[in-house]
Amino acid sequence: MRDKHCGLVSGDDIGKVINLAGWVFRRRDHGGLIFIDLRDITGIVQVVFSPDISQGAHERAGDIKQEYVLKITGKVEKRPPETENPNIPTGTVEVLVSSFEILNTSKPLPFQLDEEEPNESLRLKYRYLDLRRPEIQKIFLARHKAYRTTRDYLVNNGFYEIETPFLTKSTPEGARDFIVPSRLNPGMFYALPQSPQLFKQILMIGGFDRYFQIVRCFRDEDLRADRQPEFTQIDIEMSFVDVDDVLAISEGLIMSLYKELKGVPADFQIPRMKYADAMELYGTDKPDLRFGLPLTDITGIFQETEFGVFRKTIEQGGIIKGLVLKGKTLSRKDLDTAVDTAKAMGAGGLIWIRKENDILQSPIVKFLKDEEKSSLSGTFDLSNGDVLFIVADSKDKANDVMGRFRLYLGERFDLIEKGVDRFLWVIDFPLLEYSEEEKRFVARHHPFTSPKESIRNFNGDYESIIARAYDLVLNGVEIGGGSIRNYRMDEQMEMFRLLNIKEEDAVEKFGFLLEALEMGAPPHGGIAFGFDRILMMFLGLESIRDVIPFPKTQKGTCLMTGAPSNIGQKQLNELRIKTVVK
RNA sequence: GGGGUCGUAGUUAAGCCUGGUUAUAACGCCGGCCUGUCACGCCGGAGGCCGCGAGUUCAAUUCUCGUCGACCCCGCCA
Repeated sequence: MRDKHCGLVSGDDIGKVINLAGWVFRRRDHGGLIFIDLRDITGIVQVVFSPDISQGAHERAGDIKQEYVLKITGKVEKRPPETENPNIPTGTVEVLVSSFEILNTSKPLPFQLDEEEPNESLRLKYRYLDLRRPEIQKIFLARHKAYRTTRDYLVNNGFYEIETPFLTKSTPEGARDFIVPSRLNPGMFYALPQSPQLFKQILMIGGFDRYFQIVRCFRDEDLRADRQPEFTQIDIEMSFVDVDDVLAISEGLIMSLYKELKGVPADFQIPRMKYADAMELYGTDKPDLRFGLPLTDITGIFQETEFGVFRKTIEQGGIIKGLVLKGKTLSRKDLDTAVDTAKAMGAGGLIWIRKENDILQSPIVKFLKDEEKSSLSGTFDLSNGDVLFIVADSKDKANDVMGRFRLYLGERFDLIEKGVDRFLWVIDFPLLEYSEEEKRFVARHHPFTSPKESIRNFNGDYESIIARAYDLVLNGVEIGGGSIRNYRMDEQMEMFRLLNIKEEDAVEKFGFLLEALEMGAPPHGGIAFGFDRILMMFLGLESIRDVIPFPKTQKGTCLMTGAPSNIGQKQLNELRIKTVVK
């Protein structure tokens, strides 16, 4: 049907008669002469309808409209001098049409492809039109390249690509499962995997040594700008490894992707930070290192304080944390807004202290002793104009609020370094965290994570157990995480014991894994990367929906297909399902 | 479950705060002219339940409440 793609017509074709096919992008009808930019996935080329070439073709070309699908036959010519278009790759040539065929017509589109983006719901409803836009196609070509880069890199490093089931078993820990009713087993349900976690461990026990999969995962949780109910992971598992081995392979993969997608050399080392340090310095387990503003624990300064708020906090075992904003001029309104912002983040209050004419100014300054004031000045090296922000609360709350308040200041006062990417490994996560809701310890990463030291060495102080778990963070966003797993039955059972999961429940839920651990399971560990998030970050996009061809809305619907939808009574009967919603 | 932003021709926006006239513009669409444009140009035209429903008012696109939808955030997301 065609000899070439539109965007690939070049000077080499001059003089040749070729067939092209594509969509009508723009038409410029001069009456006596009609120009059309013909578009396909590779780009656009100008085709010319002139009565000097074909009277008939020129006449019929008057009917051609935007987004018609054309097949044209014509001679490639060098453009006359002064009419070359340096803005497009094919701008030195044009195709003089001798004959053409309208392969399909098009109604006027609900939105223009070459203009300002219409609102997102319209784009999603007519996703096929949105996907025609060259800038959108660029994203999915990049996504395609990322699949290839991932496969090339991992295969070259001895990994085998193996598939795992989508129809699998519901696991109680972690995110809410999507469930699928089983017709053959009425009243029973499959669950879609939140990740192939157990299967990849089984594959290691199955002797495959190194596994990877670019795999869809499903989590029935609320959506966010960077969260979709189905998303893609680069899932990796390796045998006979420890933390450093997994991080090294991961760095290689991330660098390959960075290089491929950003087109810049990437051979930097990714720094590592312990979880405890991240919390202490940045109040979060995923610090954005594109700006400073570290938090400082100043509880020590106020041991003898007469200021009630601080004294009470300390008495109740809480902490006092501060951060200093330097070199910015803050109005009284800025300060008030800052206080409101911190309160909205859950702070009981936010105290600001400003140094002005070598004197500390603050609503609370009258409660502070001279030595407290000079300690603050010294600790934060306060100069005139600097503003110190302080929160006093429980340790977790103070860190959380100050961590988020730090991000607010970073954005509000434009402190974030532009055009740079700051990767960070956060390591040495706690194995457990206490769930107030469930009144028990839950796995911070997942229940199969191995502790750094045997759990038996800890007596009651379970929150201090360090896991061999790690997260990869980019500019304050988690883009991957994993751990070294328990590979011995006794260690895994210890873990379940800590999680207050009864042996019979553990057997009921994960019996196959526990059995497998008893039959020569090798030491193993792995990691999973959020493929969509990586693309979104590397391509500088705002939303995960931008890198997913057919994304869901925040309510989990697909505006193009109308999913989810009702199903007929017949289907419900087959599944033995009764619904209770009208 | 909670907090917030937005919803006006096919599209993108303005008007709304401070209620009242024919609801404005650009692009698109329709008709006409145009042989070197490339976001072609010029002339003319059509196109609106101002998301939906209540309320306040003599009068509501404008104010209030509710509702639906999209988006952002908190909770949630091992």
